[in-house]
Amino acid sequence: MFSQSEENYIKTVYHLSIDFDGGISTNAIAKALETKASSVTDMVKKLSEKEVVIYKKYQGVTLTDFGKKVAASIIRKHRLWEVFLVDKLNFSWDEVHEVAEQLEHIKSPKLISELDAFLGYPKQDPHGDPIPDAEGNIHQINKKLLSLLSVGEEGVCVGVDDTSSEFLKFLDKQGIGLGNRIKIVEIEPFDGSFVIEVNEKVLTISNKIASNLYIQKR
Amino acid sequence: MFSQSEENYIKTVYHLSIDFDGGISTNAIAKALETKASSVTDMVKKLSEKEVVIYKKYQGVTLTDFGKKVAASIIRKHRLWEVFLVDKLNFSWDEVHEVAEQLEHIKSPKLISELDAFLGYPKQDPHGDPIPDAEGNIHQINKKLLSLLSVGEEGVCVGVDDTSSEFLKFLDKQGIGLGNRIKIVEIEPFDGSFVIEVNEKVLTISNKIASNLYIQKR
DNA sequence: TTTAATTTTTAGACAAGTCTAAAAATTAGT
DNA sequence: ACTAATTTTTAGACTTGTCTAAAAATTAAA
Ligand SMILES: [Mn+2]
Ligand SMILES: [Mn+2]
Ligand SMILES: [Mn+2]
Ligand SMILES: [Mn+2]
Repeated sequence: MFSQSEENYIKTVYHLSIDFDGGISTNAIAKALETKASSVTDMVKKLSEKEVVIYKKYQGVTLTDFGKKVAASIIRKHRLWEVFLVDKLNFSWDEVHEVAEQLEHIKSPKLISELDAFLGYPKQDPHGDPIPDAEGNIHQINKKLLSLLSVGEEGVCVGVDDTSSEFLKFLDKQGIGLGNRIKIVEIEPFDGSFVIEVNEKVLTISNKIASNLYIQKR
Repeated sequence: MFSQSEENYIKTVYHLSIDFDGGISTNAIAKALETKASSVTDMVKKLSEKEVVIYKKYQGVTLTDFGKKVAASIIRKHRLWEVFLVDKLNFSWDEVHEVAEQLEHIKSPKLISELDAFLGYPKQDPHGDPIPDAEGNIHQINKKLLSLLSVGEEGVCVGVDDTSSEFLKFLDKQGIGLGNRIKIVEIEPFDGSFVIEVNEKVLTISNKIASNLYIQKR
């Protein structure tokens, strides 16, 4: 149906569309895929032929409903494989992404439905991101960036925004992980850093760290 | 290191080398890969540059020691994935091959060593074929084609030569599977067909079937 | 051993995906 | 509103892997 390269473009447009509404620029796609804008223009024309995106010159691209379904199915595979790697093959959450980038392109409906069942129909991947269902529906859980909470508020860490290996390893080092209960002890007005309590310990994290942690209250 | 296409050529040369010694012809490779001999010539030149095969014009190709190691590692992945699909994901032995053809190209040493451990270090794949170890050594078990046995001989079915879906489904239908004890009751001289006893039942199979079943004696 | 058939290689073309450099369009600055 | 900076597209080229058609080499047949 779609080549590996086409799938990567579709997925990227989907991800970029989440925190920006309106057409996604060829430049933005190029930066995300570490390629050149001219290559993106070519590909985007092809995807528009295939009715995956809507594209008008100089206007950026948006996914069609069909395109969104395709994107969801690729992301579903990516996240199911990430769960497999962590739950069954002893990968840590900072090691799974690049392997999942390869595995997400394997074509076999049976493989994915059986994998889903084998994993016990997980709802989130190792980074707390929702796993689309077989129809492409994505159920976002209710969560807030830690950086938006006030002193005294508390909740459970349910996700990360940045999923880079560096950030995840940093969290491991600090002893912060999904499922941990976190309470805001103090917010430093000068640099916006947070003093939090997690796992019986009190520690200070920069505002940048706080803006990459998702908390679910109550 | 090697592209998907290069890996497919390497694997094919390896497989063709098993039942033929001497250089493998470009035509033979072309037929196996369902491509054209001219394409094979091009690829074989490239692989020879990369020291994977030895190639002299009109002489066919043979794998170097390095090439054999590469082939073994691809086959190792293919067969481990086949075990995974059957043992963990409810695939039947006739469904695994095409998915394994895709999975064998995933690049991640950790993935394969962990998968191997997760599966309990299997020695054979679902078709009875040996799984190369991490160093590329292949331990062939002692087996004989059923068609080479005589009346009265018996043993355990440990493998199949043809792994096509049609043949495997046929065996399922007849109730013949790996691990079954099979005894030669009679051999029909006219057409070489075999009357065998398997699972308390007596049945007749053609010589062609008998030449695709591997038996381990005692 | 000469000719005929077959196999293998070469030459040239094509599709997919990418790149660089230049042109065109848009956006920003004054 | 005009010019300058930036973004986006086009044009042309390159790589990988493939194909067809023709030439060359090998093998088989007479
Ligand atoms: Mn990921
Ligand atoms: Mn993830
Ligand atoms: Mn197979
Ligand atoms: Mn097999």
